[in-house]
Amino acid sequence: MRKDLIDAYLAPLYSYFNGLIPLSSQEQELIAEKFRPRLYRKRQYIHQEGDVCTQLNFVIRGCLRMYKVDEKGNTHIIQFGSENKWINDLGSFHSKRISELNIDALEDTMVLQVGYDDLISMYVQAPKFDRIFRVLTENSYIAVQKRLLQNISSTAEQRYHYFLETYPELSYRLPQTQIASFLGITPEFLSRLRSQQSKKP
Amino acid sequence: MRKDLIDAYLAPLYSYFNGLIPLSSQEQELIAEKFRPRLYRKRQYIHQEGDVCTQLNFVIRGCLRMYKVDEKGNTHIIQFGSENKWINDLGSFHSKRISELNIDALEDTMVLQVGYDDLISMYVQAPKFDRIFRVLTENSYIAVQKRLLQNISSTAEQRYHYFLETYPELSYRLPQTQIASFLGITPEFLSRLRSQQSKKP
DNA sequence: ATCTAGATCAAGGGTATTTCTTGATGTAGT
DNA sequence: ACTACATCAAGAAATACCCTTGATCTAGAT
Repeated sequence: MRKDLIDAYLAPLYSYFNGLIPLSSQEQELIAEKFRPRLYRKRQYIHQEGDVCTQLNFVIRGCLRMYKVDEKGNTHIIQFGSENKWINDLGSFHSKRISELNIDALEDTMVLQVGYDDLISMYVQAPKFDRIFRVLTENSYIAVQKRLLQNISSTAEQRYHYFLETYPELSYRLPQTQIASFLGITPEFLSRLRSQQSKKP
Repeated sequence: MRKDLIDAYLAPLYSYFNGLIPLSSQEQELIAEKFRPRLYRKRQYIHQEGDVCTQLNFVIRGCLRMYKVDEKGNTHIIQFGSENKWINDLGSFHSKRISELNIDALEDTMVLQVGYDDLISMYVQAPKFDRIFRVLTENSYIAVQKRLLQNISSTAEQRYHYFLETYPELSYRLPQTQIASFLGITPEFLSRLRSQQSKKP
């Protein structure tokens, strides 16, 4: 891939990091060295259950989903990852254990990826990344906890409204099937929620 | 995957090899041990430029294409791989260098794959495979040379006719866009060739 | 100069695939 | 028995993909 193209893909990651903690130019270079852009096509797996998750993914454009398939074959979406979002199976990544989650692409999606060893060497070469990734993980943790809380304490309708407020953009961009799977309901039931919705606002 | 299913996938490869040089049952077992079936869905990458090609692909059913994307973003198809065909970036596979070619699926496609180390160990355990893969490579070489010759010496119309004769089955199975890209012309021009065609047979 | 082989751009139509909706019916918990 | 949801089936609607055609352009051969 051409160097200028790679730079174009890196720009969003630079500004993402700079938004957290300003980076020196050496640190930016380190990023350029360790992260690799990669295109995944709609439906393509980024990561499959049964494999160890060996890289972190930052989405440049497009949209991914992380999900688990249960014994009945139903898929439960844990998280979407669209522009400027991270989407990783941290459990598998850090424990180096086999993952039970899948990540695949809902649209053609460009991601930046770092492998485990490269990440470690970034920590060694520039400890600022320790702090950055600590913050990232904290944020992810908080988001997951919020979602947990919601799931155990709200009705499908409430969850749907929360989804609309939190991810307004995804709500018109993704198929309803995917949103239903994220909310933990059937597409049919979501369709009914929506039609009730439009009748009495 | 269930054992009987795997056997069903292996059968075409056995007969392919047997058609070249009869195999002993130990040799068949070796194949069963080293080759792995894998399903790719339409549009999925089997291999992407920028990666090292680490496995050889034998198509059981479906169709793949190997192509290069030029600086302008145009894709040039080098080869199709349908049932009982091999489709590999041998350059990258043997040199272990980064590949500039892509392989992706034009239809949902089942392939059998061997990794580099497994192939080597097949050569060691059963030297007959040296001969088999020598023959395979010779055949591929000859086919590529033929295609080269054609490309530098024929008009688009001649190439199209040759394509029709050589791959009659692909000609109605694949979209015209893909055939055009294989012939090195635009889909529009191919469309015109075809309509002239049907006017004066 | 102009003829040929082919490209590019824009628009229209067709068809297949995906997605959404609706009706009918079922079920577990309060 | 009422609420909040699931399941199954079947159409309808929306997209995406593919093909064709017309108009205009270009480079090389004659």
